[in-house]
Amino acid sequence: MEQVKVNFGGEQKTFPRGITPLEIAKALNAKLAKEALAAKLNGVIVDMDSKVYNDCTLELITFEDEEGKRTFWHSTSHVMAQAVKRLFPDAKLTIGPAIEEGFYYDFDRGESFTPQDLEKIEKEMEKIINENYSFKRLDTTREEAIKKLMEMDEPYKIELVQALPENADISFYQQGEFIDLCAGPHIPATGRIKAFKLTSLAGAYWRGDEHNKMLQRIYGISFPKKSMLDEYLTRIEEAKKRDHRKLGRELGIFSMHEEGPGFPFFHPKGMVIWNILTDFWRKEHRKKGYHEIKTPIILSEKLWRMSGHWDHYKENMYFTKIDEQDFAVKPMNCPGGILLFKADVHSYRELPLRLGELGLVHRHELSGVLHGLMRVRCFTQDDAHIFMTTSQIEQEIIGVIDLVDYFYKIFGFKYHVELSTRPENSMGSDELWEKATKALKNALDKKGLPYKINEGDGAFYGPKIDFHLKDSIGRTWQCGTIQLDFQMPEKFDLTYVGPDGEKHRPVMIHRVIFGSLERFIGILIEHYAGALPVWLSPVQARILPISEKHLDYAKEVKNKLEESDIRVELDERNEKIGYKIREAQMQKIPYMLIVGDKEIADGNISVRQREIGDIGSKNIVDFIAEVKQKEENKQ
RNA sequence: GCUGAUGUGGCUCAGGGGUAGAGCAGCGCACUCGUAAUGCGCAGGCCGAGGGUUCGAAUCCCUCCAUCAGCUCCA
Repeated sequence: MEQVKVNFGGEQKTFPRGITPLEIAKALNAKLAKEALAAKLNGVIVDMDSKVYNDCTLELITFEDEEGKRTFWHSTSHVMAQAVKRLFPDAKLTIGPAIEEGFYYDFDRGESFTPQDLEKIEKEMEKIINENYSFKRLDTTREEAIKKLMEMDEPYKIELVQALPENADISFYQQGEFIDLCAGPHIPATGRIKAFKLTSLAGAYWRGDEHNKMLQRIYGISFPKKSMLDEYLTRIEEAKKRDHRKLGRELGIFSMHEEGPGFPFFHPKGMVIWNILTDFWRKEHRKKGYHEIKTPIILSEKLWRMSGHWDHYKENMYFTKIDEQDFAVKPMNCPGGILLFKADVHSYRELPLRLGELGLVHRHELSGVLHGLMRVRCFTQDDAHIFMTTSQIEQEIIGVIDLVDYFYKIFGFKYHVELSTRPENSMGSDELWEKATKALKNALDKKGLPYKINEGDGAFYGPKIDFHLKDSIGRTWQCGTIQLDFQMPEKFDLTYVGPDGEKHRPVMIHRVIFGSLERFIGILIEHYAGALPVWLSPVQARILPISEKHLDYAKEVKNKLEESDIRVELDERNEKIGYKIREAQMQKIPYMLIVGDKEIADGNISVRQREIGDIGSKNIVDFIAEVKQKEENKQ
């Protein structure tokens, strides 16, 4: 019998040709054989019952591996589809992939699923899992696939086959009576799914295009162990507690009102955070050679026609009339900044000219996308426009990349970068777009930053580099962005005088670091679960007198701290100390200062730290120094 | 905007055709207290808005609005 050499975990063994990874796994390690969900042959992921015909390196994939999870979830989506087909035979199959956490399957059905349907589907899935069908791969040709799908009456699947490239391998997978077009791989059998839950129900457009039919999407998650599902559900519960909308209300940071959908109200404590961020921003930008400007919120419609916003951004804008003339509320700060630039003649010696603006913009966002502070209809961008010569492009982009990195590191944010290229509805020549996109790419490559390319996602006037941050449940939000623009300088005929005494055309960068102050504060709240570090805390310390007798001393302490610009509150309420501590703790105040007879006697304060608890008594001067030290270090 | 769900005091939620309920928060009184909730009392709601059905609607129906999840779209 012919043999194949299999390299596994650094050891080489021989097996009969045509053996399956599952058989190899059983021969090598019974435990691993039980856990393995799929295999990799020379780096290519395959089913456990695929055949090994050639010498190869074998890896076994378990739920611990990213690919293992995806395979597991993808297989669960097939189980769900099988259950749906049993219960609702008229539902048409579309796609059912694994996602970052779990899976979904989209169905086309006359009516939508109800939460009761979900329960029924879960029950049916339970049955399918207990029936422990194995997943079988069936390779086929394009013609046969289409024929089969026509028999099955699955029009969406036919569309998918037709969209596959000429030379693509086409396969079906079958478990029990259920067959689905699928590239695989799949887990060995349905019985491997020990725990699952259908988590939500939503509409989704076919192929993600809003012009297409809306399908019914069911989301779910599954695990090879029951305990893992419980852990997952607990984690989701915990994450919900970090929701900035909940914390924002509880901590008195902001509120939203029905009277102003998408227009956040910042409360005093929210404004403290806001002002700390903007103070910090101003200081750092001064250091980096930025000048601050301010431009109006409402400007003539003519300006917006000239800038291209009228043609490319009108849907998102608000309009108004002043003295019979048409005006628009600004959705971006650039045209204002450009007018300001044009107010003077500029020499090449001034370039790069970096003009920063904390600009309030209004954008009409679709009602369904509003989300706390993360997606609003008016927000303050920490904007800046850099006017420069062509030769300064790269260094300026790198400068901004560094500034973003510097800022985000201070908050301990991990971010990922995306490069967005020319969108469909955009202006300018291909040549300039090409040039601009290349400049951004070069800068990223030079910095060695990994990035994902987002085709067609750029601004209408130029390509952009986006910096994305995650919220508490892992949704990512675009915060920083750097956009390179050759169009606006052209449209507005911007010039500077070169060393040759002639007029030249500058290039512009539009950029934000925080992105929007609103969104950034939302991210901050979720990142710290509301327990902001001392330098950002609206209230850094709260004084808690043991009883009313100690109020005078408490006030004395308060005055001293206030003299040192420490943000301090005094809890004058006639309550027990435990009660006051609990409240301060829930308000996530970093320091609780307890004063009673003892403290009065030795002129000290007892310090309780939010994270640690009672850390004993301290004199006031030392305490002030500690807070100042933390502020200094942005802790 | 689309699909689905939800909307009851400041907050969290119960009630589900026959005159609105709890806990927390608030206010008052007592207690004067040592590291995460002292006790008692009081007040607070056109049950998201507008129509309809009904002798009677928070409850059933319709239309809007807002919120939540997702889709699409974007800082």
